[in-house]
Amino acid sequence: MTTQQDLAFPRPLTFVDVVIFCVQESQLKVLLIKRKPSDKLPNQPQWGLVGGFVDIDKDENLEATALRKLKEKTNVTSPYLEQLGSWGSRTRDPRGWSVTNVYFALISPEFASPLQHGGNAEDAQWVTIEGSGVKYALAFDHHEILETAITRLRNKVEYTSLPAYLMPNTFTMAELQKSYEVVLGRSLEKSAFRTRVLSTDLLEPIDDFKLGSNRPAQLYKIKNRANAVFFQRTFKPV
Amino acid sequence: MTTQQDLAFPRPLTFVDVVIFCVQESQLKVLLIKRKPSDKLPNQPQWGLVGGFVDIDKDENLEATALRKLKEKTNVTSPYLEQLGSWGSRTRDPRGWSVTNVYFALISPEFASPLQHGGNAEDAQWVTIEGSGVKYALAFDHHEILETAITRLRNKVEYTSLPAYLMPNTFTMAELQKSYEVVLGRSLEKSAFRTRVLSTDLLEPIDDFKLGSNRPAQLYKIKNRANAVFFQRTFKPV
DNA sequence: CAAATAGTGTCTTTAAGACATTATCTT
DNA sequence: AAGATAATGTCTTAAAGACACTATTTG
Repeated sequence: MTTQQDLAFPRPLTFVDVVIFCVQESQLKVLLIKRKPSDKLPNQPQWGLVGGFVDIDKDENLEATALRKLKEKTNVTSPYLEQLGSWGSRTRDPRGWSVTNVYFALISPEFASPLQHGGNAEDAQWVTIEGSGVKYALAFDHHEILETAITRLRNKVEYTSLPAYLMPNTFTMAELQKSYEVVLGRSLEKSAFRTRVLSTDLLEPIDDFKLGSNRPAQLYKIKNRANAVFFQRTFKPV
Repeated sequence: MTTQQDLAFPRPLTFVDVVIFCVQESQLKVLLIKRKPSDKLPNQPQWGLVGGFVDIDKDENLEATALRKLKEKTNVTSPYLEQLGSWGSRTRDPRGWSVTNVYFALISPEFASPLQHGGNAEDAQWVTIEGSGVKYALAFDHHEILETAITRLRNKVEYTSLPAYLMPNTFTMAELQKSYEVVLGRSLEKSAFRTRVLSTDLLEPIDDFKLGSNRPAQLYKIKNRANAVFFQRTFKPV
């Protein structure tokens, strides 16, 4: 494993891709990039995930590459970021044996700076998730990766506080519940939701209310953005 | 992302490592390799995970590399195999920027052919897990990887049928429960365990019993080795 | 029969589901 | 007061925990 022969092994191409989710207008969306057609990749669909090569001079580790890519596209610097896995094969990219290390990020669209359109050679866009994918064909194996990310997200939302990372700084209980419902694609029971969320150490009520033409709603913030909370059961037994 | 410049980017070294678990003598064990000291890696601990370079000629994809490595060391060809994630950084391997794509495998020791000792330049050994690691110092970041694997395994065992993959072809309910208990490091309540396991589609009783100086125990086999079963709750709410 | 482990039954506890009821604001 | 949504309460249900009890073998 450590001979000169080994180090001379041909090395696969190494990428990092980031599946960036947000909830906007009651829809789960993913940030996709539309690239200009290229000589090297003539037959690839133009839409794809945010990503690129690891820059071994700039990037200390894989997560740094993911954060760099996220910052470039959204200007968000401290998202919820979790590794999804890696995909590597001889055929996934026509340029040769390649591996992509995939992260998924949850952000509040309020924190993302307006996405640049045109100008660049790239066009970034929030695209609505429909079922287990999007309406566009995606380059490489990005559709499979996106599907895995959606599945992972939906699974974890059943028993964690992940949707809290999709929220702005302060929000009401009903707004948080709505985020859960958007991701899960089904409605949840109000009082059970409330009891469960409040029984954990996730939220802190702040000294403010959201007003409207009805009873004011308590506003909350996340107690500790660094730690997701795990519940002991899923929301709905099958 | 597709220019000649990009393809010329320096490429990290690409490895695959496999954390292979089994339960033997009521202990959770991991397969480790002891390598001969090397000129290239003079200061590394000699014990490490099973792994090696991706061979882009032999291996179709990352999972193929993992299976090849597993086969080389255990002769097992159809384990439970799940990707754990990838670790990549400038410093994790002194030979340069590197990425390892890590899988974890669960096997029954009955299926593994006797491990070769000496003979080769390597010495493979089942090492008992104590707490969140092993008693040996491990090379590179393998201790961190092992710890992540143990955590993932213990977490999933709370709500899946994974320990079934640690069993031989047929086994009793008590033996399966013992596997759960060994992995989790705590005892479970017999009747709740039974009810939960039998309420899923996991097991099939066979027409045979395990005899002893007591009431014979029904033997079971796994109905469908391809699909792990997910429970709706963890075993013990905190 | 004693010993041992397999397997079942009962009662309690925990948290979710369904759904009704009360609370508090605006217009 | 009407309308709206927030927040709470009550009763039911699902499944786990604790633990006692019965079943079936060997020696």
